[in-house]
Amino acid sequence: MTTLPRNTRQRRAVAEILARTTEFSSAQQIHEQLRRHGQAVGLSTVYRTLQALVDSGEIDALHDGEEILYRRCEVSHHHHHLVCRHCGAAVEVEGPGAEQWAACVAEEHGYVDITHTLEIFGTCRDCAAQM
Amino acid sequence: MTTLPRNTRQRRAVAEILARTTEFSSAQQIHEQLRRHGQAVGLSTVYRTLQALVDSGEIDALHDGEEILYRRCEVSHHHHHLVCRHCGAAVEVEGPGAEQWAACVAEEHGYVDITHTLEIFGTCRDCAAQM
DNA sequence: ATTCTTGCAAACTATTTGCAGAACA
DNA sequence: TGTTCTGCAAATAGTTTGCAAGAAT
Repeated sequence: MTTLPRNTRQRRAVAEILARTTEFSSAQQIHEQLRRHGQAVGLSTVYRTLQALVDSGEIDALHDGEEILYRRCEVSHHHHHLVCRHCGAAVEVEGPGAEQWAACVAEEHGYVDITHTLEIFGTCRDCAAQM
Repeated sequence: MTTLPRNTRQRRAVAEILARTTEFSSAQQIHEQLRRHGQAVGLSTVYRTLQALVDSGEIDALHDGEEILYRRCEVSHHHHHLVCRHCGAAVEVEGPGAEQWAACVAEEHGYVDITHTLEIFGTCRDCAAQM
């Protein structure tokens, strides 16, 4: 049997922050937010908690080249993102045919056990305005 | 006037390795290859050279989550890859409509200055065979 | 002769891990 | 009470950088 995670103050605090935000944030940013909200949590605990949430499918993670960004998404099924590289604001988008296309290309070349990454980075309206 | 890079033994050696290989390789792997070919080059020089080659558009780079992988591609225009996560063997593929789709989605949401990542990872035939 | 390049060692960044003490069930 | 969780400090891993010595033009 799989053991359920314990209901700790730290886990609740991290979940709370993720619930409040619609933007992709790094573990360090979340750690900082927690401090500001008077809910300090050790950085390693933040990393461990985020990893657990990703594993259980409760949040999405993506690499932006520098670091890993996390966010709680609306939809639970597979999707992609249009992310602001300045503030992390994100829009969930469907990759029309992207999955089939990837599977098709892979099969054509004899590749198996496929995964794919498809993210769009840009500057959102608000960030563009203040520049 | 932009200064051309100097023609050094190290730069030639790195270019040589990249010319020989069709697989995506990490800076450390290339550094190791150089040693094995009796053409030792400092690791930082390898990093600097690869970065310069990426900047000049002579080679492609991609993140695989762990590290940055480099390779000299056939075509010079924008394209995507189907990469073996075990050996780095890669196939260059066109993302049919992917660019327009990305641009369209971005515009629709007011995002500007767009870039996108689209890579497919899998296990190539050869690697799958020996498992 | 001048300027760019190299290589080493040290610095950095993001992330992970060992372990002893604290907290949950 | 027994097991999981936390937090600190230290360890990792990949990559970058300062700087003095070496090489290219």
